[in-house]
Amino acid sequence: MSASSTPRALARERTMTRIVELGNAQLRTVGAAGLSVREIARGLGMVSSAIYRYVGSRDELLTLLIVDAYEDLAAAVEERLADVGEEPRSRFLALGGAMADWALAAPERWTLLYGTPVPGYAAPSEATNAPGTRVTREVLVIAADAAGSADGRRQESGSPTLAPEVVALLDRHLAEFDIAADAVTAARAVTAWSGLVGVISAHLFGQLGPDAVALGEDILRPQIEALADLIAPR
Amino acid sequence: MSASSTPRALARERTMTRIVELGNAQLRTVGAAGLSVREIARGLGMVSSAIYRYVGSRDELLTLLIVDAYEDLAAAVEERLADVGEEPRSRFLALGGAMADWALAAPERWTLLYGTPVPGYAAPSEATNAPGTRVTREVLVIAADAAGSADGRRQESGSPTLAPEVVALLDRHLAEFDIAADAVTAARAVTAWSGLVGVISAHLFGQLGPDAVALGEDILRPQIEALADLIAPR
DNA sequence: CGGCAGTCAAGAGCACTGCTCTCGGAATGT
DNA sequence: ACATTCCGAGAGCAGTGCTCTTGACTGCCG
Repeated sequence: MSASSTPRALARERTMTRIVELGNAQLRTVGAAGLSVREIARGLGMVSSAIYRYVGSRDELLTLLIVDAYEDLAAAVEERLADVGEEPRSRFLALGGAMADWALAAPERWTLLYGTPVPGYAAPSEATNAPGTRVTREVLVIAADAAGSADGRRQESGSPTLAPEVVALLDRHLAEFDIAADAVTAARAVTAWSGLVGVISAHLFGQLGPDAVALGEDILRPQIEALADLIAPR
Repeated sequence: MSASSTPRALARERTMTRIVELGNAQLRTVGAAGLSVREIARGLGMVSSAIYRYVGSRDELLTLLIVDAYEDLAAAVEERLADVGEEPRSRFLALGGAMADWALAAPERWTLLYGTPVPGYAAPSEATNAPGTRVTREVLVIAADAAGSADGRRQESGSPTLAPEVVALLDRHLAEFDIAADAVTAARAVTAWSGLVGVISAHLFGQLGPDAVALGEDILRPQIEALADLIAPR
């Protein structure tokens, strides 16, 4: 990528990763809205204005951390998926489990990705789209596999009627991801993915009550299994 | 509630509701993290310090707005449910539709409830629990109804095994809500509810891509139907 | 009716934020 | 060796949440 690597560029690279580290640490302690570029400058031992040589703005720092988190999450999921067989259902369970584990280990980073978008800030899609869709793509692949290997029983069981624009949108994304599947399958995959995010977020944000949080993933696993029924019934 | 209603208390009440109005307006324009008590003071035509006679702190303002939003949402859902019959599936669809409509109409308020918890702030559960669980309760009731009226086909189809502590927790909540249902049904209800929140949030936060947002509720409806399959298959 | 307590708004001020501008010194490429 | 580019420091602006003090106004009780 950056091949030149003059000492200056190297030093820059180092402080950039240092900034991401400090940012993640800050995320852990004060959360996204509490992010302070001044505080990061202090952590680097420089004065507040100097940090702007590196990040430019608070939003830019946010983007940095978001991309970093997306990539970390996607890597965790893909690593887990590499260790599991081809059976669609178990792949979905593995994916869901990996997401849940990652989220529980780094709640604030999860929050950064799937929580409230920081107000007044829109992640530049050109930077975040690619890493952000890696997991979604996996879900679509799994759903397509499951639909392909299934006898027709699910199709009959009740496909909701999709509006034509929705079909068009889903088909467009399928083509973009280079996945062969019908729109109904894709729609269920999207639901399974959104549901996964919802279930994990609800747990993480404590919306199921404080005692549910204590149970940890015991309460998450059966929910992930239920969502798996949407695309890959046992 | 407040029966005395001396002119002084009345004036106070009025400015309190005025504060909530201004807060919601501010939510609409700048979002939760952009909430400024000074700005509200300006809206009231008073100086920044005077507002603290009424709200005490930024967190207190937040709590005020959260409770207000919870109650508004629950009212909207219950109103919609009053117009629909007893059939569980259609009740779930109505509930989901009402939530989606409410969320689309007031995205920032939805965000306040189901988005990232504002960092450094934990909603005092004694104030938010009651209004916050009204919708959840409805979902549990619907699921219990559906399970009661179903022939056993769903039970066989695949109940995930629940950890004993999870069963205990669910039973406790069922008792608290005064609902007769088994833990497996309750678990599916929780999944349906979390999934609902996830699907709506994903759409609202634009995590399905910008073009999906444009489609509005056309893309939400089939997903809500898919989630309905979890507790009340057609 | 008079005075006293409670209530409220105002003003000044503290510590913090993001961000900009300018200025010197140091490393870099020619 | 020179010019350019880069980087850190410092000062400063406008905004934030929040506190403390001061002065005015209200309602109640003797």
